[in-house]
Amino acid sequence: MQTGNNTTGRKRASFIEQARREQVIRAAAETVAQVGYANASLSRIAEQAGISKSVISYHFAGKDELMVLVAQQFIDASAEFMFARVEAEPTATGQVSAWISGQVEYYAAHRTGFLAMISIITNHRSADGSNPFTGQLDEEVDEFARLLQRGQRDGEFRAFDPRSTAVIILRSTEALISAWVMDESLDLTDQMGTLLDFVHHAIRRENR
Amino acid sequence: MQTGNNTTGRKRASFIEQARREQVIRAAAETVAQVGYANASLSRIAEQAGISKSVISYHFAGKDELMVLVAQQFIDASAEFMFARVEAEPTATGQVSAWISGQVEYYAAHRTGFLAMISIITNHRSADGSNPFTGQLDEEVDEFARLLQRGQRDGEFRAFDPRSTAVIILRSTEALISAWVMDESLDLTDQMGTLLDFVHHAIRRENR
Amino acid sequence: MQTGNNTTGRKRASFIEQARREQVIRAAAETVAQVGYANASLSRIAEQAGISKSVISYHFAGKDELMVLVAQQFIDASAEFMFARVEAEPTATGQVSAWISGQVEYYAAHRTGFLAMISIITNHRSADGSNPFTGQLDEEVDEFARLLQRGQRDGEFRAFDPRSTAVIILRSTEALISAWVMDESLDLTDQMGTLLDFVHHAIRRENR
Amino acid sequence: MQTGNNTTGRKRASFIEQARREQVIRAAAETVAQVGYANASLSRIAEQAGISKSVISYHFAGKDELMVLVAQQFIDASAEFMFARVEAEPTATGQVSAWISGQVEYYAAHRTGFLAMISIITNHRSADGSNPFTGQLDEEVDEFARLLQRGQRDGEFRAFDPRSTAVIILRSTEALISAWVMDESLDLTDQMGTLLDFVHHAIRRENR
DNA sequence: AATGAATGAGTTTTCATTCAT
DNA sequence: TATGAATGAAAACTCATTCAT
Repeated sequence: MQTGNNTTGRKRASFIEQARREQVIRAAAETVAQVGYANASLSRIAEQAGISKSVISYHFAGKDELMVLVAQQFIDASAEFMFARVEAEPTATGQVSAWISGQVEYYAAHRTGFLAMISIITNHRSADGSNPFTGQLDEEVDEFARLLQRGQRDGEFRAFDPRSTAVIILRSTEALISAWVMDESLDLTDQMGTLLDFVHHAIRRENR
Repeated sequence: MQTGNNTTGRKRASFIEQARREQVIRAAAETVAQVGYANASLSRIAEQAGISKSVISYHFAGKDELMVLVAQQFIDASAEFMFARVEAEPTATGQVSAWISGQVEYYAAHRTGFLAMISIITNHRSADGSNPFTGQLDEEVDEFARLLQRGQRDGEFRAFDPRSTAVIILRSTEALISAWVMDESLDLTDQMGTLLDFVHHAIRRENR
Repeated sequence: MQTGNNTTGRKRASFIEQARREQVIRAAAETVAQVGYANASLSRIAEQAGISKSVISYHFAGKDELMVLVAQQFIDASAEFMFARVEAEPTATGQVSAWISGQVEYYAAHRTGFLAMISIITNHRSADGSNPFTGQLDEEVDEFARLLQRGQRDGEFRAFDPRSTAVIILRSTEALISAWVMDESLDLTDQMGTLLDFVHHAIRRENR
Repeated sequence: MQTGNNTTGRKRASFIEQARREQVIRAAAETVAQVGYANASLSRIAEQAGISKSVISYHFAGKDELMVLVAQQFIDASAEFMFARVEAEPTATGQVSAWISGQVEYYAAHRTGFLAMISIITNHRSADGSNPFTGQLDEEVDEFARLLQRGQRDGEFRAFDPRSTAVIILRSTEALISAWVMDESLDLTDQMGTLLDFVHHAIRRENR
């Protein structure tokens, strides 16, 4: 794979090439989930995938590209899943529930990817020392804040600061999954019920 | 001082010894906060402290001990600060507010330590691959859950699952600080007001 | 075409085969001229040629053969050009001028090839660690020394050691081109005039 | 060696530190002289010095610094030796001879260093792809050109372009040593005599 | 005739730790 | 008590080459 192994604008990636890339991405996610970002070396990832170290270098520009890809693919897939649910709901109240439950269900169904994504998002730095995901996370918060605002405008939600509330709700959702992920004996359905209940009590108009 | 430089059970640690250890711990916290757990090498920490690398190895059993100590000291100090506030409150409602605001205020006043603590807690693994902080975090949640239960028993809070609610509230608090820490232009007092408002709306008895 | 792709003794090398080989040789020369012998990897050469890396391995026994060929082709071509000029001159004096000016003009007209040749000649080692070009360079010097001797015999040149003088003149010529190649703002015609003048003053009989 | 291992501005380099650096520099020169710039890896240099690879990284910022140092030290030492001789001569004619013979003698007495220096100067590239020695080489040529000009002004030398003549003479000197270095059976004193004779015939005033 | 894929050997560099002083 | 020096292990990455297709 000499040319064009950049993420965007790939044309004519062979089937085998695509399969290998996905195999490596999967192995990388598993490794990061297992041993943490700091200990996820290319050696370990290669071992996890059952391939030689240099195969990774062959298919990816570098560790950087690989890590970003692992996180990005998961973020994109989970967003797609979640937005489909959100759009199906007519009211802001319903959309908030759909957002949270969509997120939770997708995360729960993809434990490894979720763990890897969290680890990468919080630890990865670009060559210049900056975090390449901050922009996206901000956008996610903005989007959710807009949803809350809509609910306020429509009289479904009470008055509160939409942006900091968005931060609170979204991080709470992640926190709940993190708790479950560490201790799978917890009943996730119950947990999510509690969260939805909690959130709706917090934001709905008082005199409903 | 080659042996027995463990944290607990130290007797007769000389003044100079203690001073050096604290200097190193401070430098380690600053380094982790700046470059992240994965990039915080002993070299960088020594450079930050303006001392030689081997000083660290001399005063600490290893990098492991140092990292754990950085996080532990911060956790202990913030807990002490916060519990003092909580104990001063008579009602569960007041204690919840005190817990949250105590946490927020301490974190906000110790930005570097907070960043380092979060980074270490989420990334550090013992030699056996386990996370040495899970136990403590669980205890913290349990303690807060007991507080919530007390509030339910006393009729201040409505019915909900105390433990998952505790997770939600505690992680929300951390999330709020994380957001502020990344963007110090936010008005922290406002943010905290929103959080307290949010939480109390979520847990208080309906017909108060 | 896995076997027998050595330079000499090829029979029935297809047209397409020959074209590919020359394309690769050109790309190799360009790469060496640009980034230097030490940094001229097959990857870079393939990239320069716009072909896949393995094409090179297919058409050449190895990097070794390719590098030798790049230099050899240039040496042969420049020698051919130069000797044609030399043979046209009747006197030793004229032949010395023709040799130098022929060399200079050919080098100047083939900047890339010249740079690559110099880089390869001075850096390339065979598998046994020896330099495969020393013999040829010696022969070149010998040939030029014979020309100088002829001039001495014919009374055109004064007495001096022909071989060391040959070394001096030939390397001076290369040095002049090297200087021009690094700084193309220099007036090459002027420079060459200086060199010819210099050489002839140095070797002609005193009482001419 | 944590801090201050930059080339310039070193203060208080310990004796052992300085000794190690010189040992490594010597080993690096030997290695480059033996196997050529392109094959002189840190592994080979360490092997040559009989030390572990990481000792080099400990004492030098990187391969780059080491290579530059090897060449620079040799250039500085040879220049010092040569200039002392040149300054002792009253006439331009004498200074030209002193320059050439000084150079030749120093190079001949330090064969390894000379070979390494030539190899590094012609091959080494800085991180940005530029050659860090071109400036110095230019200055050397300028300095020699000024000497030639002085000789012209004083009526010792005939008219010619000083700068291109300087290039010719200086590179001829190097070429002569290169030839001797490859074949030590040559009589260097004879060779040098030829060169001096050659040069003086080329530049002196006609009607002396 | 061509090449995508793979790989082991090798590159430079950083790491945490040990040890003599 | 402190540290300069040393080092083996491991890091990310590049290399020339092989091979199945």
